[in-house]
Amino acid sequence: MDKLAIRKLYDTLLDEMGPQGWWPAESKVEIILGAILVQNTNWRNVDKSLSHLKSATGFLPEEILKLPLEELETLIRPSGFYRNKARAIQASFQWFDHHKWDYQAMQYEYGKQLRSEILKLHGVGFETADVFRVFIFDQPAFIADAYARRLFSWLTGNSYTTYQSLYQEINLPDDFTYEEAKEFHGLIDEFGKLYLGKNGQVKGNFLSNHP
DNA sequence: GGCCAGGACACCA
DNA sequence: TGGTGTCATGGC
Repeated sequence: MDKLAIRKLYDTLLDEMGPQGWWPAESKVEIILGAILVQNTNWRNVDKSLSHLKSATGFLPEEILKLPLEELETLIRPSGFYRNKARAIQASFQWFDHHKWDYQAMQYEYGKQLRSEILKLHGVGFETADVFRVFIFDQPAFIADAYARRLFSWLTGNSYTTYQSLYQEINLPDDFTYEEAKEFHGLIDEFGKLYLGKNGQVKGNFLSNHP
């Protein structure tokens, strides 16, 4: 899809569904945790883990960094893959802490290498890295998660089995702001939950409203 | 009871 | 480079 079509898709989703106000969190620290915990997991399970973390640490980075690995694993157990995710949380928090949580300075230091630096964190792959870019560093970027793959697979008829094949095809229009990139991700995921099944089938009545 | 949910990684050819 | 197995919990 070309950039004009991407813009049109964004406008259509926004018109139809209204602003989603993603990411569902009250702070960037909470977003970092949620982005890792939600990997291949239902958000309902993430909520339980976040709730545990909040009571244990108040989402204070120094408190989270203080947690022994085993205790961290116990707190996030409900969201699954807790060993991998505990390591990913520690790696990410150590990285941000090393940079004193100065997101601006980190962008200035790494520049165009920011994404590849994020990808060095153990347990942080393409999708979580792009969530960081959009929701932590306020950069306009496209996040090719499972719902995005389903949506574009449905729209184009291609089967986007991998992240890369979709990423090569999707480039946000140059005038896309980071606010719009956040909104786009929220719209795609909420749309996907409502209308797109795993095997490519379309649920609900969206199609009848939008032939 | 099987299937699924907003991935990442090690290992293999 | 691309395919496959593994990691794990909780809701439906």
